[in-house]
Amino acid sequence: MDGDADIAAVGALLAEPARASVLLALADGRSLAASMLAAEAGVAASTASHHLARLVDAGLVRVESRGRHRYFSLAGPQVGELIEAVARVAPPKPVTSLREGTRAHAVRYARSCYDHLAGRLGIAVADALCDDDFAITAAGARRLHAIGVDVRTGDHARACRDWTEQRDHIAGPLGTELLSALVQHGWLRRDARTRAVRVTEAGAAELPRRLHVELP
Amino acid sequence: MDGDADIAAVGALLAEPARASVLLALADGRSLAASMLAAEAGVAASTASHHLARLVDAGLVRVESRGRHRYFSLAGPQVGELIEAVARVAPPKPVTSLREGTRAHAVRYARSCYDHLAGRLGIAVADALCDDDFAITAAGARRLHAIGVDVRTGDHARACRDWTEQRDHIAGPLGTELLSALVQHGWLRRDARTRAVRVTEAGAAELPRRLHVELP
DNA sequence: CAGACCCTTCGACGGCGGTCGAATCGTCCC
DNA sequence: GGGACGATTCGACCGCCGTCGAAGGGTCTG
Repeated sequence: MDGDADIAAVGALLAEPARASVLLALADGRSLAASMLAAEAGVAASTASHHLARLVDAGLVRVESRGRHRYFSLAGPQVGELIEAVARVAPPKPVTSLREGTRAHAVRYARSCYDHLAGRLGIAVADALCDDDFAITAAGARRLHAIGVDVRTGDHARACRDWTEQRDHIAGPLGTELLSALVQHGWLRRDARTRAVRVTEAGAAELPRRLHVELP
Repeated sequence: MDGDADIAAVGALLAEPARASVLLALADGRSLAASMLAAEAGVAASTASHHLARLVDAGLVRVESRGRHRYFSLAGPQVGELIEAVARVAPPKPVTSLREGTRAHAVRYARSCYDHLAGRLGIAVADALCDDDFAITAAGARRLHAIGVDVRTGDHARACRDWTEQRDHIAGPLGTELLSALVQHGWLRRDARTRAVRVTEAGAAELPRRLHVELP
């Protein structure tokens, strides 16, 4: 067997409530700053920093410096699966209800990340509007104008990595404006309680037609 | 999300090397006595007892009293999957090789448990020879005699529960004698390094014919 | 260039939990 | 029934790790 796997080390990482909170906060694929995670876990910034360093050391969490912020996210799908496996065992209520299953699926399909669009849908939108350097294409800018989003050809969209898909999606101010526009047109609807985003019937028709988005 | 899952509690369970060793020892579905697990973990019997009580309390491990022994096993497939998920993250070597995959499959199909037969094959053998009360049927006793195993009709075989299949298989002295007889006839072959058991070509032909075992 | 902000490092404090040996209870074997 | 054996409970000791505040680098803003 694989008796050489140091499973206790991973357990110790999960054992501390503060670290567990951090991992749960990141479990849906978000990329959060250290101060956010400190607040989420209810500990001082120094404590959170200490924990985050350990999680990064262990390879469970990835960190990316962006200006004076440092954004943390899960290191890969395996880590997400780990958390799911733990959560499935954690409560005495072993029933992973069907509703939760579909909800998790919805979250994986499309979700908001801060205030922009992520998940497979977010990537599809980025593919439709940006070139390989994440600059807005001429056609993309034209189509965005048509739906009321002001952007110039060649502008570089801020990229935000999505660990569930290992791809980038559009973040930053443009991402914010884009998501709110799509919601305003009635093409997307944000779930009130989770970060899931659903494509409406109108959206299923208009997103491919108006923005050339290939719905996944 | 399911933010109410106490993932830290599960982590604390895995965090202690002694408990981790116990879980790894049970990971292949075996049912082991407390003293065995104490030796496996390298701690005193009292310490092991303490840990096992906690694991049972948390619902990760199931215990079954049999005489003056108490046999521990994983509480269900979910726990096995948990351990697999943790082990997958634990080492920096993330490659779950194909070889391990097939080996795990072999172990699930048929394996030895102490010195008797377990896994799906073990259950198939039990089905062929025992009635619902785990007593040897007349036909079963006749066929066992024919291959040199001495047993009387109506004798109760000792049952041993298999968490991967949620069924019982034949343990005890009869289980021991049976496995060694099957190996001696060249119908089964035990892997030297793991607990996997393989059905030989002769076994594939003779087990159904001589013992009326329906090979799974 | 000064100030605010984000994050990390450092040192000291405090508490929880693992560990063992001895004693006890229950079961099996002669 | 006596003795051996397996397992658990109890009490005491010890060590590790999370926690915080203060201080120090690094970065953006006016």
